[in-house]
Amino acid sequence: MRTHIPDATVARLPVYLRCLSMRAGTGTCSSQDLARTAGVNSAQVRKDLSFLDAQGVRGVGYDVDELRLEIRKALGLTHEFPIVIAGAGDLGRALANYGGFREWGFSVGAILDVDARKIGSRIGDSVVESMDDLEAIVAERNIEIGIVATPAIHAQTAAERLVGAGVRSILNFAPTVISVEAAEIRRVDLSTELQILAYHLQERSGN
Amino acid sequence: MRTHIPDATVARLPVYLRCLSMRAGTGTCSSQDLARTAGVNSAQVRKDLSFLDAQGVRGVGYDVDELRLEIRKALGLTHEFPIVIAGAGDLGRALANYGGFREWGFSVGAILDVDARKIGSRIGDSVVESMDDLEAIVAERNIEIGIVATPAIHAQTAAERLVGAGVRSILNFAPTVISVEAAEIRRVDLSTELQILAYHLQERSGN
DNA sequence: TAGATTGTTAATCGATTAACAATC
DNA sequence: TAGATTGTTAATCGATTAACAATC
Repeated sequence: MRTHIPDATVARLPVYLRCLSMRAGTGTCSSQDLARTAGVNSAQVRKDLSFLDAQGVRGVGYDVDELRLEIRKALGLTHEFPIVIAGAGDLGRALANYGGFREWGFSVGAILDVDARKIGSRIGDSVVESMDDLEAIVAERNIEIGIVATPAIHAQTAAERLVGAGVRSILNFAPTVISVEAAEIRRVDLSTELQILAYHLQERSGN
Repeated sequence: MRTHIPDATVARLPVYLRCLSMRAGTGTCSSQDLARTAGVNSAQVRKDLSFLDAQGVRGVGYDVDELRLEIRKALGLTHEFPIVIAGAGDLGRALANYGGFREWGFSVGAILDVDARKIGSRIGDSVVESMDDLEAIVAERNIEIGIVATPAIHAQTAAERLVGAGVRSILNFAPTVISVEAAEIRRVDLSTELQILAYHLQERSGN
């Protein structure tokens, strides 16, 4: 690595990581094995791994544990990332309760809401705090990543406040398009995914 | 349309639809307006719309309501799609409670769980039913789309049962890779998204 | 007519993959 | 040595975008 890794490759590395986790400590794994479980072409896998410092052995494959480490290093998963979740509704709670990202160094640094009845309640290992304290919390806890899980109408404002407070990357779960300067935004949207599935359903049957 | 629409375009159409919803009934909208709100290039917008039956007017732009209709037609959002949600944990509940997809013709056809304590409880407009009845429910209610929101260990089995029962498209929210023959699978994964953000954080600062 | 914007072409860019020499 | 698999090249494919004639 040490060079720029193409976006398409970056998007696949977490998938490889997940597939490799299922075989931790099992010695080696060929690009074809990995390709099969990840659902991609084996040449793709080798090409992707060529952007890393990973070393395969011809005729054998890649060392599973070493490869996992190299992918983590390439993705920058080398330290803890506390995350702030804006919104403690159903979705915010599901995200905070879901511990699956802890494995990769992410943790719930804070979960915030405007509703006084929610503030103070426990969710997983966290206690809901007031949205009023967003700026102070982000600064004090050195939070760089924010998740917007508010209702759509408040998403833009929440994103702006997060960025103003120092957050540089945002994952937007609110069903709306938001835009802020100087921060990367990724959108995760159930409706969008369903619509894409609907198109393919039609294409396969209708014609 | 009537022709194949490229994947990259299909993925953007729902975004356009969302942007256009915010301007319903406001007359016309230029490719540049739409591009700005959607966060893409205006040539991209025009190219994408050229795969549809949509008609723009030179010097003026596109009729907002007509364009919305054409995008819906192209995506096949012309009838109701009941969805089955496998798993009534935090995530399944958040998904069932979130009504945002109803606008596009999707509805919760069923939400299932194995836990006897959850079966019978209300979530939004639905009542949790037994996973045992999956096959009967899918067949009887003509469900084509399934959402896997089970714990990771049960995701593969749930997907297989869904497909066996007649589901042809699956949205997988479980943090694992699943694979089934004869069905389209799309994965939505918080960890993956966070890892991509982490990479970009590192790339922007570290260097 | 002047200004604006579409629709489309063609250039460019980036991603995928087959193929194969290198080598364990 | 024989079999397997990497690492990389080069061909191909698909997506993006600048540019501009057509035209409202």
